[in-house]
Amino acid sequence: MSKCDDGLMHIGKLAKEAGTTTRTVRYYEDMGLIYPECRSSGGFRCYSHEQLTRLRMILSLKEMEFDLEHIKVIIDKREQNKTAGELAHDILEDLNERLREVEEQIEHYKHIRKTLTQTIASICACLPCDLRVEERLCPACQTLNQPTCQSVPFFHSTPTAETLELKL
Amino acid sequence: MSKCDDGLMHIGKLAKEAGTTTRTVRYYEDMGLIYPECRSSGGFRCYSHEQLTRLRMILSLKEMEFDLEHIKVIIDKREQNKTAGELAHDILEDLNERLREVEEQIEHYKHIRKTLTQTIASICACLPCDLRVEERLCPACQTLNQPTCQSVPFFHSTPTAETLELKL
DNA sequence: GCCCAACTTTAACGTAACGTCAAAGTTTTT
DNA sequence: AAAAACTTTGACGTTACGTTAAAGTTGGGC
Repeated sequence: MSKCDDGLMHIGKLAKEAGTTTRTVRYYEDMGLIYPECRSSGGFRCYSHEQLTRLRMILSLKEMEFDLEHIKVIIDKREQNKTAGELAHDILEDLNERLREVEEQIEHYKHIRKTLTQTIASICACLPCDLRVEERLCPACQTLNQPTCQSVPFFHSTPTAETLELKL
Repeated sequence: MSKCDDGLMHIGKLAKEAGTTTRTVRYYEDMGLIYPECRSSGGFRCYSHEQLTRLRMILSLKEMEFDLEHIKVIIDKREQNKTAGELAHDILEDLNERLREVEEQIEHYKHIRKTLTQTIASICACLPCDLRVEERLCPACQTLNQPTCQSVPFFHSTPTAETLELKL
């Protein structure tokens, strides 16, 4: 008969129910995000269903990729004795800000994708080239002024106009 | 008259020319990515223009968000005494793999964006609610079975079907 | 009551790519 | 020669845990 019979559970069950690990739960405790309802006589953490819900909230916010410090701020807002409407207003600010950040991320990766596809196209033009890389210069490319070998930073040491363009 | 008169430069200038910091250059040296041509009598690192180009290559790859270990592998391929065509073939594999990863990132953030907009819409419905959050249950929402207060994990402790849906 | 498997405890190191001091030495400028 | 500016190595801090490790606790069967 341990303390955990009256609806309480140990950390392993809590973690499994929430779909995470015991390490994560303990780390969140260190960060001040969640605490056990009590400890067993032997020192085991005991959690109620309320803690489970709280943990699920935290994990929901983590899926939106808020950092833990921000998550702490957000869930602490629930304790601020406000009406649901006021609370909703507060939290909407956080969510809208995060939405903007996520949209920036999408644009960021689209930019990288563009750079990558351009680079890939450039390098494809080098596939039929038989020159040794040590020779450092690819006369054909130079003469034709085409986006071939020397446009690719991995082949030649001297930066060209095209090389620099890749960084824009 | 220091050693760096014959076209060599110290770490500060190298970093500035490449648009990065001295700390980064030293870190890259620790990681085996770049080494100075020589040291001054007093121990200062001296770099040639070739090193600058190499650093720029590294930074180009970093803009595509390759990790440093992968960058090391890629730039080391240049020393492998191959033809430009063979080298191009090798590097295209890395770039295409990275392209796939970046596209996954884009989808990942689009998914988060969707979750966020859904959550925002839910919470907006709570704006006119005057109930105190402590009361934990919002009878109106429950009765109407609408995606209002109790669908939002930040308001009520009991997870509902809608709450769980947010995680899908 | 005893034993064993399964679980939990705290502690501590490792991760990636640098930022940020700190204290001491070097180079360059005045 | 002094001062300003730069560089050196070293080491701790960052984020969100994963991964041992050594020792203690619980729960169930006998």
